[in-house]
Amino acid sequence: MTNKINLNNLTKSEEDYLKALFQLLIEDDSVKVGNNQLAEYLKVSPASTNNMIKKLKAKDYVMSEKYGKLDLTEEGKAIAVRLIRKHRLWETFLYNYLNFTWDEVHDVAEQLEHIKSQKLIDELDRFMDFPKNDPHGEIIPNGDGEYFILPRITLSSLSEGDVCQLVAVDDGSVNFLKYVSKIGLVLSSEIKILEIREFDKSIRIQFDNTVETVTRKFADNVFVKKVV
Amino acid sequence: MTNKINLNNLTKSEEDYLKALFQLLIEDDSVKVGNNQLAEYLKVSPASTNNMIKKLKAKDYVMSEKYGKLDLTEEGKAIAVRLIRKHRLWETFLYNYLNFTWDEVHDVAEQLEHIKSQKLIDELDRFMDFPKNDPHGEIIPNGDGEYFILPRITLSSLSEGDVCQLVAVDDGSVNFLKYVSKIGLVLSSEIKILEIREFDKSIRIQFDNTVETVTRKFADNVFVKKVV
DNA sequence: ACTATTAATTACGCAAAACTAAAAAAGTTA
DNA sequence: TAACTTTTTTAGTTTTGCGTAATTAATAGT
Repeated sequence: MTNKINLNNLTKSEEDYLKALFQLLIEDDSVKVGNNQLAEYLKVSPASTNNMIKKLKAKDYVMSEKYGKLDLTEEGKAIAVRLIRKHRLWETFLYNYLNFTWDEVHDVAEQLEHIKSQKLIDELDRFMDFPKNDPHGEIIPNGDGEYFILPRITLSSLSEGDVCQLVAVDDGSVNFLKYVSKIGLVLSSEIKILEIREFDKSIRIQFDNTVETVTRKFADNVFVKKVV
Repeated sequence: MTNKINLNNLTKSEEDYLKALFQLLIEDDSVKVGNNQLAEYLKVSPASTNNMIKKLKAKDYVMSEKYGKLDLTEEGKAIAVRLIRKHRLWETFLYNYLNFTWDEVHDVAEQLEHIKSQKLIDELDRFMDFPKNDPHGEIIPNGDGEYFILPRITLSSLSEGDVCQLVAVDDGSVNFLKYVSKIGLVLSSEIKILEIREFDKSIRIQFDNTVETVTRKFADNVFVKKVV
């Protein structure tokens, strides 16, 4: 039990890079992550990324061979997971206690996740009675740094007649989240696939007493579990 | 009503300087604040301070003539008061909801006060039902940026036989706060001055069922209102 | 296998915010 | 008033994180 993780002492920037790399790595296991993807994801130049990766390699949070693809060390992963935990706990707090809407929580949580205080996050977790999911349905990593990924099916992968329940939405776009709220979808909504139009892959769905037509792109960002 | 304050767009550093200058200016109206005092207060070099003051003057938050003393513009003051409001609201939250102790709240609030979100602070205020005082007894400025200063008397200014009630403590030192807690003093404690020892100005006080001897320096940091 | 393209890297420069050391102005005192 | 002290300011560096432009390595296409 030697590894007391090198708690903190990271700059905001270093944290951002580690978290981003983690997100890219888990997004699709099979696809390798290179300097350029990371740069594009963070909206900085490849040179900046290269620089930062060099630093993170020196600190043993990132592994990669010269001109090779990127990977995180165990410690790098642990830091990223702790950041995601903080982010999702703050989102939950903002949503459940401070009247923030689905689409407002992300930006503020992005700031709050960099606050350095172990006690703060432990107590926030306790205060909210150890929530399991954030407002978008994502699982909140526990204090031991365990990161669970549920195998996910998108609304777009279902067939006509299927019935499903909304378990999570991608939180990448504010406009998407606003749209989801606007039509009245919430977590746990039961959704029936009425029709899939071959022409443009748009989908007619029914939930509560509403019928809506959504695009394929929209349905790709909606995660569900099948009911029927 | 033209002045919609230039909300935010300040770096953490700029905010720190404005807040520090404000604190120094209100600490003692009569004493002028110079470059060196500000530098010492912030524990940076006079050159750094001079640099930053130059920048803040260009942005019209600070006024001063070359080789002259420092002052804040109305806008500079407004920003400082908003920071103090945020700081004290966060301290209150940490203390009342997250089991932080008196001496633990300051450092974390120091980070949290720089989070940029008007809604966050408004909602936090509402969530706590618009608290009037922070855990150290300090008045929390309201959303309109009004800053109230109560005329204060220190424990050290009283005479033998006086009875008073603790209204606030200086939150500048963690060790001091720990000490206050340790001997059992809390806000509203009723304190009786038993004896003032001329030799070293130390003071024997009684509160609850405790008798303690405290130094002059200690008593300077304890703010009270007289009861008898 | 040779060229074209893409990706990674290096070599600069810039801005913010800190520093040290030295110069200049202001204030104090004999 | 001259000399000394204190305070403010300037000058020159350092660190961190970003940028552009040019270079080098890896990958693909024919």
